[in-house]
Amino acid sequence: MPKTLPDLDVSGPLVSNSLGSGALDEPTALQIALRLKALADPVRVRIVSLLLASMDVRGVCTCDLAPAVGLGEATVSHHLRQLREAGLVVGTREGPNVWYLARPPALTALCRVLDPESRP
Amino acid sequence: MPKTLPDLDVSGPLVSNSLGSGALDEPTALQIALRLKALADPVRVRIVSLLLASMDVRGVCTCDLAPAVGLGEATVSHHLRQLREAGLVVGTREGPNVWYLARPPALTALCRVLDPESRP
DNA sequence: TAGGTGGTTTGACGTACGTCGAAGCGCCGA
DNA sequence: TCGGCGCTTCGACGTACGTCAAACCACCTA
Repeated sequence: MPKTLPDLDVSGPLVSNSLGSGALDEPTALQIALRLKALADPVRVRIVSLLLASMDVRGVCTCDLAPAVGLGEATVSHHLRQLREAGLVVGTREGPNVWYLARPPALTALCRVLDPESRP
Repeated sequence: MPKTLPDLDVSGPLVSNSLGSGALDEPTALQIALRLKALADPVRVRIVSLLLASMDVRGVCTCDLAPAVGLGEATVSHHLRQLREAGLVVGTREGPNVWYLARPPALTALCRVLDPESRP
């Protein structure tokens, strides 16, 4: 019932049973919801999609992402931060650039929890 | 770049490739994001979890859900509306009560799109 | 027809969020 | 040491969101 969600570190691996295997307690639901929230924006969905689809193993930098989604670099940097803090993306500085890569295991873990068909 | 998201009907089945199979176009990303947003709240995660875990085939009514999540009926009704509009839940009126059921296929479809390991 | 119970809608309040421009920082090459 | 480029942070703006109380509606029973 906190209308202001506690700010928690959700960058680590998500540990939870599937949604279907018994009612979730509040903290666990929060863990899941915070990660979903990080992805619940069309721009961020596109960014992750772009990162996953990128052929470049280094990753993609902000300055390439910005025009790809049609937004300013400041805004894209903001979105990347959300994704990073949810563990869905990693950025590594190399010289003047920061290369971003998606973290498929984080996505997969989230799905494992969401999918009622997944049996642990 | 509309800061105000268009309100779209996302109650139908989600049709999209996996996030990993090529960069998503804007409308598709919006479709995905809207459904994620419907679930990106700790209370709604718990509600879906409760519905999935419920043994009762009829479903669960608002008046039972409200105390279970520690909120008023009005608020729970609001959350159920979001979930219903995203196709994640269905409610059927039976006499004075409305029985809510989760829709596992909707969750599974969302996962199929999210999971980079899922191959279409 | 009147009353009651379960649900939803409405209106209001405070907070969070997405966006931008501008300012600030990190790292490089003259 | 100085520009300059890439990226992030800051401040501000408008909008959306979660919550509640109160009003309203649907259905049942008497």
